[in-house]
Amino acid sequence: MRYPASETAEKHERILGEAARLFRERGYSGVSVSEIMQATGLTHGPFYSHFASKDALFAEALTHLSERGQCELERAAATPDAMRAYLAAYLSAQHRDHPGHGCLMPAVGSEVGRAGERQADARSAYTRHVKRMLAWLGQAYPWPARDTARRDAHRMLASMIGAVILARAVDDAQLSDDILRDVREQFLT
Amino acid sequence: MRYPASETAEKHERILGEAARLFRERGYSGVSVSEIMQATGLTHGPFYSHFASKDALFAEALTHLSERGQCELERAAATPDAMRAYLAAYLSAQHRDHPGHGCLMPAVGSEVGRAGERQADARSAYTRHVKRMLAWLGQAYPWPARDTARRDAHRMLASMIGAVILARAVDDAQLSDDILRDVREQFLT
DNA sequence: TGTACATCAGTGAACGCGCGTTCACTGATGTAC
DNA sequence: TGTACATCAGTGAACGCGCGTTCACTGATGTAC
Repeated sequence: MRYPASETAEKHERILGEAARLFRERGYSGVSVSEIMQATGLTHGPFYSHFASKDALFAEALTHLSERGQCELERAAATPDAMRAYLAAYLSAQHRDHPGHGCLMPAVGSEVGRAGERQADARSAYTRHVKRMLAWLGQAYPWPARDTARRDAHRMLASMIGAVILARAVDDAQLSDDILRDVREQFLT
Repeated sequence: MRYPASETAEKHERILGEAARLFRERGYSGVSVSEIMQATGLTHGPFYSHFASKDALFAEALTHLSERGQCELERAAATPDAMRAYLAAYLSAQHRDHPGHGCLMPAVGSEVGRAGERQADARSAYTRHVKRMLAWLGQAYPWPARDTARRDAHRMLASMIGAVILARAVDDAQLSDDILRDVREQFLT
């Protein structure tokens, strides 16, 4: 049956939101279209009246996440204290333990790195997000020197992503905490 | 038919080697048992007379890689120059572009982080490798201060892994090169 | 040393399963008159 | 304003496919006598 046009856009948004969460929690190939649709309370059939393919959804979900995240960052004042709070949250046990509500870069970075031709849009959405984050870090972070901010942002982002991936991967809780703490203190002291 | 016992061990080794290469190239879930067996020149049937399951193979492949890699590292003299050469190679375009012959940590880190109960052995093999690398970096790298070597090794490893994952993920060749170069120069100047 | 036989890595077809995707159909909504 | 009908997001069964895994069978190898 036909449904109110107002609901259609809202459902589209809900699919995107659930997909973004699930992809970060379990990776692109770790989540099925059926699971995503089930999470939104629908059957899997109508997926293709919202998205062209699972690959297309991946790209849209990354774009969606990136844009929503960016808005939130810009809403928060970019004071030195706010920047340091962001970094501390990024390198926290909370972020490590809840990838579904965390940063997309460590969550799907490896998979995006292996993306084939059909996932070119996802890769480009990921790249746009990386550039956005680098620009934001470069501008807003209280770097010791302004003219090396770009270089320092590259180093900081690599550290952040590597630390979160390592902290999630090892099965030694002490080591995991130590890695997060040591990288956190590298930037916050 | 029955095959010479000498060949059996050699085939086991060959399966492990191909699995280790393919898992690093395409990730654990991106490679099928059939593909691995095909790469060793066998049909997929006899896989289960060599390994209990795909999960078990994953754990063995990580252990195999870790131990072989460690031997190679220890064979090379741990002089400051050799350490710097290792780091330069790790953060090179060559390493970025050939994950199948590169480090396992950035290649399968995210997947190991999502490993379930059935992949506990793989996670523990990954953790052993991380600890081995951290111990080696902490001891052998020419740190400015000896008493902060462990902390510095944590930071360096996070940077290395994050840089390689980022460099592989972005579709902008310039940005990819820049990230590798900036992280490389952080440690080599 | 020669013979009889148990072993077991290999073969290749088959298993059930879940995947991404398609499709005939439904029926309330929105539109044309 | 009321009626007739086209629209299309939803349903749910089905598609072909490749997955991890199993299994009956093969036959040269290694062993027992």
